[in-house]
Amino acid sequence: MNARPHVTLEEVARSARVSLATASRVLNGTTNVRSDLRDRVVSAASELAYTPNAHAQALAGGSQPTVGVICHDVSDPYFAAIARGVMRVAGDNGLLVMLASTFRDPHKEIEYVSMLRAQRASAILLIGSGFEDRHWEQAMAAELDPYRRGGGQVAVVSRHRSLKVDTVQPENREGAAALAKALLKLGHRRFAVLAGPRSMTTVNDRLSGFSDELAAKGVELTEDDIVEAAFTRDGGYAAVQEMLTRKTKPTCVFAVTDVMAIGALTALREAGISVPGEMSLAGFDDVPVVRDLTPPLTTVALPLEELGERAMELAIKGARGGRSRILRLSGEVVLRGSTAPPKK
Amino acid sequence: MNARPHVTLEEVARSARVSLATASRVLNGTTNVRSDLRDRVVSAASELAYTPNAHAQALAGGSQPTVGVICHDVSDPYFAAIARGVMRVAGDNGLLVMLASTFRDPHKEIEYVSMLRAQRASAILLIGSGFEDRHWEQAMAAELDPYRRGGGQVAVVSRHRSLKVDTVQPENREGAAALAKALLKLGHRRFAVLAGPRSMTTVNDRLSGFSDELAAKGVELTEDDIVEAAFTRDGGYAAVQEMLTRKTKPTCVFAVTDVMAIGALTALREAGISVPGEMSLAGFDDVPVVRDLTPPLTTVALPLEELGERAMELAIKGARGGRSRILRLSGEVVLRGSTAPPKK
DNA sequence: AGTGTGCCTGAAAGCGCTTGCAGAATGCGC
DNA sequence: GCGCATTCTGCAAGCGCTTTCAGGCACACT
Repeated sequence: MNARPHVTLEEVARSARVSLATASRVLNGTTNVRSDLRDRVVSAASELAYTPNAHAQALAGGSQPTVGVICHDVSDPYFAAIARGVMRVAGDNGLLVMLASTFRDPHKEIEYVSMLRAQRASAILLIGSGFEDRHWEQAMAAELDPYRRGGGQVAVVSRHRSLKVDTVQPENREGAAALAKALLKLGHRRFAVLAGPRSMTTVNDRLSGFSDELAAKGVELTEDDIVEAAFTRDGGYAAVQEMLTRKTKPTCVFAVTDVMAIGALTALREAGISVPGEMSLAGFDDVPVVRDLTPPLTTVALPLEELGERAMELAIKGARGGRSRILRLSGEVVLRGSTAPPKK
Repeated sequence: MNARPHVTLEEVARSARVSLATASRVLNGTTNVRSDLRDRVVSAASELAYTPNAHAQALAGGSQPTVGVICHDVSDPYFAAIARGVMRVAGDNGLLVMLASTFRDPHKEIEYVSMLRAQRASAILLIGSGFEDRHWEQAMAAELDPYRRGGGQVAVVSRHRSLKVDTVQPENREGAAALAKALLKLGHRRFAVLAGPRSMTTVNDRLSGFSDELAAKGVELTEDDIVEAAFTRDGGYAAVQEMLTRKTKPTCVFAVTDVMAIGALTALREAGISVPGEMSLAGFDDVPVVRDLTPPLTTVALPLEELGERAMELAIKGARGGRSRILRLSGEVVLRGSTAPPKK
C-alpha cells in the first residue's frame, strides 16, 4: 500500500504482451484489434486498475473533456439554480466541470480564467453580471482573446456590455417593465426600489426597465426612492432598514433580486410591517425557495436552469460563422401573496 | 484571428533568444537567471500572451493544482453551503475545483471518481450521504483504492460506513437527540418524523438519535409516525400530505432536513394548519434561508461552511500516519418560531 | 599564470499517450 | 503455389514542459 506511481499504459501493454500502440488502440476503440489481443489488454487493464492519464492524453492530441464555469458564489440560490442546468448538460455530454467561485472579486475572476486557460478547458462559462470597469474589461479581454484564438469557446450568462461572445441574456429590462405594469395595475403609485450596486449591468437594466415603465405611466421614481445595498440577502435586509429611515412612504417595494427580497421580507416582518397588508413586496428571478416564504413572493420568473443549459449548449456547439450569438430568454411576472392592492 | 495552436514555451524562448530551459526557469522562478535574460523572457511571454500548458506541466512532473468535489446536487442549499466553504479554502490555496453533481445517481458518482482519477486531481472530496449498497461500495472502493495508492487524497463529508478515509462527520445522532430533548421539554409527546430514504446513513442517524432519545423518556415512535419521502423540498411537501392522511395526530413534526422542512411548512400552510399554533415543526442543518421563513424554523444548526472547509483542509494537508482521521463537528439546537408548547 | 569555486546556461532525457507509417500476417484469386 | 490486396501490429515521432547534468565563464586564490 505504499505510494507508488500510477499504473501506465506501458505496464498494461507489457502485462498483456502487446505493444503500447495496440494497447492504446484497444482502450480507445480506434482500430480493430484481433480479439484475443483485445481480451488480453482489457483484462490486464482492469486487473491493474489502470486509468489513463488525462494529461498525457490531452498532450498527445486527444481533446480535453473539461469545461470551466466561473460564478460569483455557488451558495447563492440564483447561481446554484443556473449551475444545476449547466451541470446537467455537462453531465449528459460527458464533460467534467471546473467550477470556480470568485466571491465577487474581479481580480480572482481573471485569475481563474487564466487557470482555466492553462488547463486548456474546451470552454469557459462566465455566469453573472460583469464588472463595469474599463481596467477590468481590458484585463479580461487580454485573457479571453488569446484563449478564443486558440480555439476556446466562451459563453456568458447575463452580462452584455463588455465582451462580444456568445451570450444568454435574460430580459431584465422587459421583465422589470412588465412587473411595474402589473404593480401599477394593482393600484400602487408610490414605490421604493432596493437595488444592488449600480455598476452591475443587471441592476441597471432592471432598475431602468422598472422606472421607465413607471415614468411612462406618469409615476416618478426619484433617487430617494432607490436604496442601494449589497447584492445579497443581508443587503436586502439592510436596505429595508435604510428605507424606513427615509421620509418616503411607498406602498410597494421592488427588490431587484429575490435574494434581496428574502432579506427584505424578514426586515419588514421584524419592523412589524405586514406584507402585503401594509406594504407589497416583489422580487426578481423566481429562485425556488420564494414560493415557500410567507407570504409567497411575487416576482419575475426566469427560467434559471434553462439559462445554464443554454449557455452550456452554446459553448459545446461552438460558434459557427464567427459572429457571437445572443440568446434572449424572457421572464414572466408571477403574482403571489406578497403583493396586493395598497391600503386606501 | 484564425484558430492557431497555442503559444508554447518554445516560441517564447526563441523570441527571447534563450533556451527552453532558461525560459522555463524564469517563469517558474526556480533558479536565478541573469536579469537581462529574465527581462527578455518575461516581456516575450507577455507579448505573446503565453500561458503554460497545464497538462504538459503536470506530465513533466509538476504537481496538479486541481481537486475534485462530488456532491449530489449543487442547487440544494445544504450542498451549496458546504461547497462555499470548500471553494473558499480551495481559492485560498490556489486550487482549481472540479465540481460534479451526481443528481443522486450512484453510477454517476463512480464515473466521476474515475474521471477525476484520470485528471490526476490531487484530492477528491465526496460530499453527502453515501449509498448503502454492497455492490456500490465495492465499485467505489475499486476506484478509490488505486487512486489513494497512487498518492491521491480522499476526504468525505457526512458518510461514515463505507470507506475508511478522512472524514468530517456532523454529529447527526447527538444533534437529533438534543433536538428531541428540547422538543420534549416544550411539552410535546406525540411526534411525527419526515424522513428521507432509510438507506442513507444521515437519515438513519438522525432518525435513530431522535427516537432513541424519545424512547429514553418513555415516548414511543412507531413506524406509523415515520413518513418516508424524497430527500428534497418536494419530498417534505408530499410527506406532510401523506402524514395528514394517517390516523396519527402529532403535535410536533421533525423533518430530518431543513430542505424537507421547507416543503413541509408550505404543505402545512396550504392545509390550513397553523405553525406553531396547531403544529410545531423542526428541521435539521440550519440552511441559511430557514431564518427567513415565517415562522423562522427551529432546527439543529450545523456549521455547514465549516464542514466544507475542514474537509478541504484534510484533503490538502494529506494523511500522515496512514490512519484515517475523523473530525466530528457538533450541531446546536436553535429554537425559533416554528416550535411552541402544544395546545392543551 | 594555474587552478579552484560558484553561478549560469543549454542540451537532452524523459513524463504517458496518440497516431502516421511501414512491416508482418493473413486471405484471396489465378 | 505465387502475387497482391487487406488487415492488423509495432516502431517511433512527437505533444509542451521540467529537470538533471555537464559545460562555460568570471572571479578569486595560491
